[in-house]
Amino acid sequence: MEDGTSPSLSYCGDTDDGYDVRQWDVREDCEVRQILDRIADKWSLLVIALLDQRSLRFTELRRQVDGISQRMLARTLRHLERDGLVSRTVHPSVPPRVDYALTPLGATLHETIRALVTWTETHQQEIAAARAAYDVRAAAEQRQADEEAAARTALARAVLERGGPGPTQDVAGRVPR
Amino acid sequence: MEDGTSPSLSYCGDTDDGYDVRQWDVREDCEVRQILDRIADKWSLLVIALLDQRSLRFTELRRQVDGISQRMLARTLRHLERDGLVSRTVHPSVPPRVDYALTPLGATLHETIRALVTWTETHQQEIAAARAAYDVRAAAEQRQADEEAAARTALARAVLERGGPGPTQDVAGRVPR
DNA sequence: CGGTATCCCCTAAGATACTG
DNA sequence: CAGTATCTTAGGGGATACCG
Repeated sequence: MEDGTSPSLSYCGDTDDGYDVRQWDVREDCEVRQILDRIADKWSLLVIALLDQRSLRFTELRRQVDGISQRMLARTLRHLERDGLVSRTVHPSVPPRVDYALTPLGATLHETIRALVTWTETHQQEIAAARAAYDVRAAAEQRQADEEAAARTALARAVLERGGPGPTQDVAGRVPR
Repeated sequence: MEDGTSPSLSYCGDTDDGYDVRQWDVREDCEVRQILDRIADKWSLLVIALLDQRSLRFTELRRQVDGISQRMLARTLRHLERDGLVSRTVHPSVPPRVDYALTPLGATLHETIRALVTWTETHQQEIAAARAAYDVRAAAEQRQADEEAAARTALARAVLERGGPGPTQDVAGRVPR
């Protein structure tokens, strides 16, 4: 076993019905964080989405996920299996055949995840716009900072070379605040 | 800018209405993956949850998140701001004061995330049970494997010491297939 | 075919120190 | 107070090799 959740921490108790961030914060050590880590890792989501269509063999998954290493596929499947999201069926034949399928639990999770995907699709334009705007602002601020730095440098040089400060005006021609 | 999404890849085009995993797989390079990485990273979720209650200053967040480093909080907030999920307001006072708040977009995301949290809360018992069952099975298989290994070792030693194989029966007393 | 074991690299994130 | 800059380390993940 490579990791595996110390049993003493696995249950934190659900205190009440309300939605309290402090509780949430505490629960982070609990389950929410773990499930989130599971579905958010590089491959799990893809595997779940694939298996929601039909059950697949190891090699089929390997081919369809494209880019995943044997090691990571095995790890991902072990994790999903341990959490009860995916079932593993070994057919005792030659060559060996192992089928992976989404459990009912896994299916409900996938359902929930789809809400998130839908949200993303709905708002991707807004996000793209926000990013573009941010990047423009950031670039502008960067230019600004560069100019001021250049001005300071130039002023410092002037002071050193001429043994004293020049007129109260920086290189960019603006008056300092 | 430390990283930041090469512009040429940011839009993949939404081809049709159907839900196709292959498309999804492709879209991974697009937006879904990025948003998922954003909301799934170690701190973003907590910050969003906190800000959904009320706007907070940098240090307030730092205190409430508990465990986050100054560096990571700053990074997390920059990311969320860039994606248009959180707004940053600088009050030009001494000492400086900066307020962070959830944007309307961020609020809708938080709404969606809550579905996931609810799912987790609803199914955490099932997950815990699945893990326990898995661990029991794994432990049993491990014991089994260890026993067989010990048996093989013992048999090998017996062969070496006595110059030939013993009776057709292994140490565990079972007949080989 | 369906894995596990091993090595190794690279980056994300923590600690620390400094700045406007 | 609200950050950025720099250094360092743990572990996620790829490549490879081998087992049942």
